[in-house]
Amino acid sequence: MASRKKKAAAKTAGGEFANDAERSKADILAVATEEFATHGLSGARVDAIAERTRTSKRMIYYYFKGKEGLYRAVLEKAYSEIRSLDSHEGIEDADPAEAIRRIIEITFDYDEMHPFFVSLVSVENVHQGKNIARLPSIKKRNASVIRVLTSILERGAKQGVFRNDVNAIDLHLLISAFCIFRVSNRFTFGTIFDTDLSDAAIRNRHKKMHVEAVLRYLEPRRKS
Amino acid sequence: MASRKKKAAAKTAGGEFANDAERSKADILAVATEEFATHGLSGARVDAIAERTRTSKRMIYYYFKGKEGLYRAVLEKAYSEIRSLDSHEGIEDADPAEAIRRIIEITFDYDEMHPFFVSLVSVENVHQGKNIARLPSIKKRNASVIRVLTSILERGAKQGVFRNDVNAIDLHLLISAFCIFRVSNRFTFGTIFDTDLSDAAIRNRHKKMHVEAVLRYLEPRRKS
Amino acid sequence: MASRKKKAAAKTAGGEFANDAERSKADILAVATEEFATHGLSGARVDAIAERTRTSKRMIYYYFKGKEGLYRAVLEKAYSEIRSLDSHEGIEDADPAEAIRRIIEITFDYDEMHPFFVSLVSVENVHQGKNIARLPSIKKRNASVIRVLTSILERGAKQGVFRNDVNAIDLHLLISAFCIFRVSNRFTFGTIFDTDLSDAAIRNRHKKMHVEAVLRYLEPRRKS
Amino acid sequence: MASRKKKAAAKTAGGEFANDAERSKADILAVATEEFATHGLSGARVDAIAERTRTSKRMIYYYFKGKEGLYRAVLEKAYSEIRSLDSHEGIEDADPAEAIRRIIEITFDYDEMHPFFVSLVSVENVHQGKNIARLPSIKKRNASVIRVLTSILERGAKQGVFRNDVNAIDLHLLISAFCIFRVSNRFTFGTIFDTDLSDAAIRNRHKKMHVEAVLRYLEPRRKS
DNA sequence: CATGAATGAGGATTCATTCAT
DNA sequence: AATGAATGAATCCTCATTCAT
Repeated sequence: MASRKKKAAAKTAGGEFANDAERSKADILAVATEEFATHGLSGARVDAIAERTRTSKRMIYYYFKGKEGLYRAVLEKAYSEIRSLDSHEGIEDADPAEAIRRIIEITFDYDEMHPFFVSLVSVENVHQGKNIARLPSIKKRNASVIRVLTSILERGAKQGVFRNDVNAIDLHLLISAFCIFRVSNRFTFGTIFDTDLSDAAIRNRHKKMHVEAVLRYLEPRRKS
Repeated sequence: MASRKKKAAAKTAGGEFANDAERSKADILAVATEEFATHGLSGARVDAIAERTRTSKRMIYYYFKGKEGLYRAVLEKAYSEIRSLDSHEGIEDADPAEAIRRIIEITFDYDEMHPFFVSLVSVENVHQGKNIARLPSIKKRNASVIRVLTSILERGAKQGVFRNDVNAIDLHLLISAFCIFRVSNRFTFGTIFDTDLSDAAIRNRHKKMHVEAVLRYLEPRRKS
Repeated sequence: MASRKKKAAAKTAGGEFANDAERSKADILAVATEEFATHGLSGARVDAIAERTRTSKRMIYYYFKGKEGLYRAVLEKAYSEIRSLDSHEGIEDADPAEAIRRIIEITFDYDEMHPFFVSLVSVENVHQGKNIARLPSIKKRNASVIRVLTSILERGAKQGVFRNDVNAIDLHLLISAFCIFRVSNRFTFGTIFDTDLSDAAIRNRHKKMHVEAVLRYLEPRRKS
Repeated sequence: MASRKKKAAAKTAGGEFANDAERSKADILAVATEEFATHGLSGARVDAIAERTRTSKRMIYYYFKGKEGLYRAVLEKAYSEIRSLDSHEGIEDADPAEAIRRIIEITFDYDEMHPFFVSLVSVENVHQGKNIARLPSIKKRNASVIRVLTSILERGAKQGVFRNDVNAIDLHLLISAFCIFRVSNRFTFGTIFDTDLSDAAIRNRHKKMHVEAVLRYLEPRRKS
């Protein structure tokens, strides 16, 4: 009668944890995300992660095989949590320019609010993207952005409000680069130029600048 | 003539090394740059660096005190090697739009050709810019970009070819973000979107896109 | 009854070790005591200690954090093993002079039989007692000697067999100094004066001399 | 004409340095004495000694062959500086008890004022006196104390003021032990018993106690 | 006599991982 | 599914000493 407590606490209802195992895994992943994001892959310490977890170090090995496995799981989870644009209904139906504006703002805000995710992407790039290459699930997920952008670009071009020589992937790059860079490089940029990129006024000014630059870029080519 | 002080004689006119101390230091720094760029701060191995060097591991400690000291020296050197825009004479005198175009292209090409520098900046950001904060020399060096941009922006506004509400630091961010991101995140971006950002055709297309986006952004605000 | 907590079960009644952890720690401490006593703090080699142990070098760090931690543990254990005078029952009840004689002899014999402890104290003093200052447990333990001496001195004074102007701490110093010095400085003294302080005859002669000096010192002041 | 300065500064007059070499050696020895006394033999750093010296590290090797050679030189110098009792004229002629009192006080004061010497002796004993054994000069020097004590003891016994069963070396031990211990163990003793042995009042009380204990010990044996 | 650069050998410490229970 | 003890293999770092000039 005493050894029933844990199991009894399992939940299945609202998308919560189906059982304790899932809860433990999620706990470990949350801590590990922060650890890898702030110390890098080699800099993260398995001991440090275990200590801040409700479970033990042994569990990390049990669930994730090892440090690398944990890192990959963290990476996968981070990418999987990006709210797909699909979920922002109505974007595709909106006026093309407005749709692009909303996509930029969603991207900008998401990166701003998920610095650990942004850091993790930096970490993975320092390691030449070797781990992400082993996670096929990630590719699929990102296909949707391209699909949405392609459709908007086509509609805009047809309506004559967008130029017709823009590639969706290039556009995504143009959008992402600024949004991610502002977060990923906030420390060096902030230090060198004595500025605080997390300041709300600056953030809004930058968001507006970025939207304007992208939208102007998409305008049809003008004569002369 | 022949008995100059050692320090003064360390480098000959042509930038070559007259003595072994400077040569060894430079050798170590070159190898360490690559090591830190590709493995991160914790992932880099002092042994690995030493092995690829003409000198021994002991020398690394002799010259740089330790791994962190070496990392900071690498960081400092990487930043100090950025060819200052000052050296590209004529930029400030050129037509404002042309001047900006050239600055973007110089930046784009520089980052493209110095992936280790770009990686190093990522590494430093993963570590919250704590090391760069200890290198005051770096701040000064970057001030010149802002000075140049400010002067061009002012001239463009006066001539009526640029809008007059643009901040030089913001503009630098807009320019840098894309140039650096393309290099720093080439691995994850390339993997996810099945594209090779180092491909020459793609590179040129992106460069053109970026120049266009920035220049259009700088155009004076139009009615409606 | 059978399911006691581990820590509680660590030692059996007879002072033997029920589990390996305690056994390993004790093993390491024993070897380290000798190493620190004969080579000093800096001269002691962690490797050397590990080699003479049933466990590995890694375990030293596991249990004691590092060389300094081990040294402090050694110091603490060494001081904690001094057989408290409390355990020599009957001393306080004995005739004052006899009580003092017994205390001197116990001290003399203890130091004589624990040269590593004596050396350790020397080592700690060379390091300005910085480590012992961090071990509050040690102070308490030594308070009992002073308590016992105080009580004997008072009784002796009341009975008129001792002078009444002697401070217990001073007396303890007078007693200890000789006992410890004979052991701690046996090498230089032995070399310089061509004598072997460990020789039984000499030892007994010295013990007798010391007892006599102290007891005579304690005699009431005589006229003229 | 420029390289003459140093040599010109050599002195021969008042027992000072005959030349620069002697000056350098003395400089090194002074620094090394402190370093070895406060850090022990292994804990002392050749670099640290060199840094605090007017000369360079290379000179230490030039003059003393190495760290061990320097340590031995320090040891030898420390012992050689003990002002021989011979120099305190009149002691041997004085009343025996008074002579002993003066010898105790001279010893007590000397140790009190030379804590580095006392520390060095501790260091040497931690190392089993292996180095002092190689310095024959030291033995001779200390023979004089024994000679003086022997003569005083004999005179005292003949006069009937001293017992006649006391060995000079034993007496020297009895005297030295207290004087040296008070200094060598001042850190641990001070910490454990919350007392400051360098306090002037305490120092005088201890000196008086010690003199009294020794003199009473020397008194002729009394009947019953 | 004097100096800064150089270094082999060794020493302390840390890490991811596994084992016994 | 869970835990604390244990560990081999690196990894960073330091030291006394020597060499070239």
